[in-house]
Amino acid sequence: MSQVRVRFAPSPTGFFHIGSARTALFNWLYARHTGGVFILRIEDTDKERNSEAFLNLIYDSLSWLGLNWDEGPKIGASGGGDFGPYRQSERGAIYKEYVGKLLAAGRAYEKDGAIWFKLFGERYEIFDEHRKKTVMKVKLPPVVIEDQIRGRVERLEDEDFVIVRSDGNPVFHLVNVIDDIAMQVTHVIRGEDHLSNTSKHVLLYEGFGVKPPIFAHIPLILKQNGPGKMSKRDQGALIEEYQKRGYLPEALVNFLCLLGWNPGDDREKMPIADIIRLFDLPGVNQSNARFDDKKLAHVNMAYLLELPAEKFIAQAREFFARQSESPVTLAAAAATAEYFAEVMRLSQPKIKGFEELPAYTSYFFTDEFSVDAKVREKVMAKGDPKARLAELIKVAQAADFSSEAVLTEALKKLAESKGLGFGDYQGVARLAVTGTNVGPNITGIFYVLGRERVRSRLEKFLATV
RNA sequence: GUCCCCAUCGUCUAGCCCGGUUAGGACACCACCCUUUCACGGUGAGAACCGGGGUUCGAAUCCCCGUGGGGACGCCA
Repeated sequence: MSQVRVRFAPSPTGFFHIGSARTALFNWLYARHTGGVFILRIEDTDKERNSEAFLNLIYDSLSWLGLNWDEGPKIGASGGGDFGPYRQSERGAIYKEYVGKLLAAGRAYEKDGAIWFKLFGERYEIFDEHRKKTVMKVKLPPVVIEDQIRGRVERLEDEDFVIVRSDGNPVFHLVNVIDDIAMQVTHVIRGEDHLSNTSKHVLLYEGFGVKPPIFAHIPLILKQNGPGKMSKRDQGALIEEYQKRGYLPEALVNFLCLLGWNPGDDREKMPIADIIRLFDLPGVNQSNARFDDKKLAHVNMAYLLELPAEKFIAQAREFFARQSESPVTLAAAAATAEYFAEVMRLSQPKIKGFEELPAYTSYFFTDEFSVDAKVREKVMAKGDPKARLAELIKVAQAADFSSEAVLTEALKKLAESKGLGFGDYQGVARLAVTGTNVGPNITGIFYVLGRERVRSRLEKFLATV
């Protein structure tokens, strides 16, 4: 058995989006599953639309997702290989050589300054209603594609097609096939949108006298709302965005695996090693999948919950540092490591993603937090909040703030002494100290905030009622 | 318009290949429990085999036709 060689071949003509990421992921998984080679090849033959910024985005996004390539442009820990260069813009000589072979074999010819691939068969002219012109067709049996996911697919390819533009630049179909031959690619795993190109590619392989690789066309990701496939313009489409919003890459990868593939049992959240072990091409679905950000958020939370505290804190700190300046982010940046860690200790079990953090923790970092009017109305309408506040202030003055546990005891004792429950205090205390009705345990908040801030906030609030 | 692919809860899916299940799980939604708010967690509810024909004792499962969805029809990739 020869080694599996797969490639991911993006073109740097736009933002790196979630569909591309999943194609890369499935290629990478297959390489890792089989002990094969994962090649990154940059298809930058479109000089008009290429950009270096988009190219860097491809590198960044793949690296962030943990999809390291064995061969390809050398970036960081990935890259190298004996089949370079891995950017098509640097492979002109190779294409020329291959086109020469086609020309010499009579499989290509020049017309209108371009080079066309020649189909062998009986020729006839016909008027194409849709294109409103007469075209030259060739009588041929349909091309047969044995697809690992779709099964046997037949498609008729009956017109010569351009392989080198009149400006001398080779087109996608040509370079894609040449590179796959030259790089000895064994499996072509790509989106289903390429299925109808595949007949051209198979013909080109034949033209070069080479056996085509194994094809596997994976289903597309459809946009969450509205019709059609996910495109770069759609909400939630960009990998870069998830990175900025603080999603965990391993969560996004796990979620992406579940779009069109499953391990064969009910497991969903699973370590990448297990996914690598179980992933295989026949296990990939045939139908398109709709993107669901709620499920992604759920998976992200599951990963967040089991992230070691030190990592959570470190990543939260980075996340805050990346945010635009605001009273909260500035104060968070200025906070001591100990204080920041304490706030995160309370927050980690509660949030679905880092992006919730600034709003969720604002009152820890600034006294200028906003008070939710609706919550205020609700809390103030119940019982005797004024009296409760006065009692809380007394406790805040006298209580031992040295631990969360003793504070909990103190508040319980207070409630008991008045014949009330803990709940009669926590709501109003939370409102006064945080301005909201959501958050960590109230005594945890007291402890982290410290006596002075708790007392002053309680007093300040009491003065407004 | 032509060609190609696809079709199970709102969504992701198991089951299909090798016909016989109370059609299973997860997300979301709802209710209840836990509880110090909010989450988490637990329990439960509602929710699907696109339609029509075949084949068969029996069809989600096999076949055909519709319909619906998706993709491709560039000297873009």
